[in-house]
Amino acid sequence: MARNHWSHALASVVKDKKMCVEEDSRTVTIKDGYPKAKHHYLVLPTPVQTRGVASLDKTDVALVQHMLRRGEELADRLTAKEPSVKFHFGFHSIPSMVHLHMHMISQDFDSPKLKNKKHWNSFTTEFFLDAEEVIEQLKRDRKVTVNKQEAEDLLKQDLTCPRCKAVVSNLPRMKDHYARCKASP
DNA sequence: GTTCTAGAAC
DNA sequence: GTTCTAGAAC
Repeated sequence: MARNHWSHALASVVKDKKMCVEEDSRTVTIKDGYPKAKHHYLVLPTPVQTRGVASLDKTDVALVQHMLRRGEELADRLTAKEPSVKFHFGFHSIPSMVHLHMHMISQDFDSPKLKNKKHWNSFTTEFFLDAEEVIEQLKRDRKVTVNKQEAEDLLKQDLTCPRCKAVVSNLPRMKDHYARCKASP
């Protein structure tokens, strides 16, 4: 795909210092341009790498651990200001943007940019691969296994509340339900 | 990834 | 009649 295609946009975002929340010698953290929750960030290796989670192998364990640590440090600072916020860290099984990036997203999913079933399912089903589990899988199996058909099916599945597992008929109703659901995940 | 919008669902 | 989803985008 051409380098100016939308799927390559993260490369220019990380070069824009205004978009960067923080960086160190190996990673950069940016705000997601279309946040799907109140707090939604991306941690990328620098220089950027054109590959997805399924391409990771055992030699990437240290990098993913470092990306996760950077995310957790930022999360700790945000949580100190707002103790009720919970974050998840992880990768989309089939990313749309070509550059390797780890999502760090608060679990409120309270955002006008979260608009459709694919958005919901990409963060609330196993399509979202927890970063700790990715690290463990790399150590154990040397790679991360992604079944493309299973992943695509997860994006199309019925809207399900990640807390109480209720199936809800449409997205506005799901958002309303989730905002009030008190069940533990 | 997003925007736009036709037509399905209600 | 309005809400909502899902597929095209040259």
